[in-house]
Amino acid sequence: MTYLCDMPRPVEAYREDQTALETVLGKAVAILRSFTPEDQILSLAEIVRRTGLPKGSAHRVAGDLVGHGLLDKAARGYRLSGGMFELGMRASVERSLLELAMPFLQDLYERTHETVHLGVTDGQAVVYVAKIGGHRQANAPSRVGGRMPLHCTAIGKVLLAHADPVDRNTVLSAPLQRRTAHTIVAPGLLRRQLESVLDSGVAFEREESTLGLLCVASPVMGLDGRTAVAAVSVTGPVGRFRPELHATAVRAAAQGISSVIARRADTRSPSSSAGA
Amino acid sequence: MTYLCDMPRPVEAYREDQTALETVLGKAVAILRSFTPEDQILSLAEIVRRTGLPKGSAHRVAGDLVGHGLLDKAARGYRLSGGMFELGMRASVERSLLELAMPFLQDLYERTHETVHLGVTDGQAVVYVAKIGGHRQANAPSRVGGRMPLHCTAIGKVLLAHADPVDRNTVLSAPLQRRTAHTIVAPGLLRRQLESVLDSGVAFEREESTLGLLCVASPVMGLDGRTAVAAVSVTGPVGRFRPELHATAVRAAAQGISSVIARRADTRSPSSSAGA
DNA sequence: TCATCTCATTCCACTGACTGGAACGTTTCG
DNA sequence: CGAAACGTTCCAGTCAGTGGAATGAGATGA
Repeated sequence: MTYLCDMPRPVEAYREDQTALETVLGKAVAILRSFTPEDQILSLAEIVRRTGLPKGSAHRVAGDLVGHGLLDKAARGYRLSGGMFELGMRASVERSLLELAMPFLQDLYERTHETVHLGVTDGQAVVYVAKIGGHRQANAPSRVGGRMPLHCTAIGKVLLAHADPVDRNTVLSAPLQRRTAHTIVAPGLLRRQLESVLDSGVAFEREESTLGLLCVASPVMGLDGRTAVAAVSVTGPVGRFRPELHATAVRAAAQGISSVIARRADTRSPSSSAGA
Repeated sequence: MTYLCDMPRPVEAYREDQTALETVLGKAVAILRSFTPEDQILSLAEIVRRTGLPKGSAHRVAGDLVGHGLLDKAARGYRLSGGMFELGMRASVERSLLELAMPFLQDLYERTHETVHLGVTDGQAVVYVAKIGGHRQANAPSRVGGRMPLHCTAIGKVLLAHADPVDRNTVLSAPLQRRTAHTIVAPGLLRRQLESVLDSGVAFEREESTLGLLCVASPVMGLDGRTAVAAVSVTGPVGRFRPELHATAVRAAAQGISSVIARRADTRSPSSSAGA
């Protein structure tokens, strides 16, 4: 019930819905993936509902996962464990990106005192790698590890503008989901915006994903200097917040991160995009 | 070769070394766990060496993990994928703790401009959940998702002081590993320190885990007000950094987080400690 | 240039780990 | 107090998974 949210279900991105529910591993991954960023605890019944696994199997595999320390057994069900968190933090790309970027994000926050995001592309969505903000930031629905569509967020537009043309066209030719009255759903308009992003080095978003929120973003370039490996953004509420005024600061932060990446050429930026 | 570090290998904590390498799931988890925070890319041969799996099996399971999006196949081997990062970030306890704590950590950083940590206990080690700092913080060896022993870090001492007596005694009765010349290896001395931590609400560390580093930490209390669910710390270099001067700020940040936790009593803080 | 490593990948016949439906307790709720 | 939903246990069949061996692909060195 409560997991119905308007963000794209991650499950859809991976096409393993039915692909491999017949192997142990497939079942295990399906169970792990049945947790959304909104969930704290999932009952066995809920897991069964979401994954479509037979009750018996779900029970057994979930139990095994607990045994392996990837799931915790709570009073009313299961939840992703600290061990899972630990493993996730060892994902090399995200972790090293985060470590390199953190000081710059920090600076950016201090300069603006608005919510700062760092995001990367995965499939056809933004995945947030970091989010820092003060006490007054209850509004933004983004969560670290959460997803948002590419076409209606500043970070997404930046990444899309610098993406491989094939991937960009894939997004532009599919129907652009409307999220608010301000969401850009006309491919032509969006394409023109993306072109100007390449010139200016920043993208804006004005209540296109969430009412009341404005955003500026700028790309973090990879080693080749062509493709963006990530993007930095500053978000604030309609009213006091003027995104244009922060464009320079955001651009500076993003370029700072880019140059640090360039300086230590061990973090390979793979061009591997979403698998067919 | 390069993965030899003096931090406790997480593998030791879970006793699945040989326990269940015979099930698919066991193999999969073993492969995932064979990545340490230092590793970027692991070759198949290296995975085989660390896990002890037969080459054929390792190859097959690793391939399956790639298919399920938990591993990426890079040029020279495998690495933990962004999907893994995403999953890890959904671990409810760590994630909600992080979200609640972030604004306070932010404040603390702005006030001190020194490296700020947030850590929790897992087994008999500290696991870092957040680390924020500026450009001048290359020294601290800690990493988000990384581990450190309890007895030689400020965060560890705070958590130990507020831990279940049984767990505390387990640590105190085992030999305390020496990490520097300043590491406290005398159980009696450590126990006395822990007692004073309960009074003062802060713990100090002076080059006990890493030479040249000083640290203050304070506990984040759970709903019951007795046990600590996490701890906040500020770290700085010998010389300019005076930990005592930051004790108040650290305590304030930790208490701020504690009170937010208390205010929204949905985040259950389970008393479940490390399983036997 | 060729020999000799090491690593990655493919193959295949055997087998026991995994399967999932059904039956049994337990809790929740009207 | 029934009824419904949930969690747990059980078990015989079988197919997914197994791992040793052979082959291909690269790297190293003399």
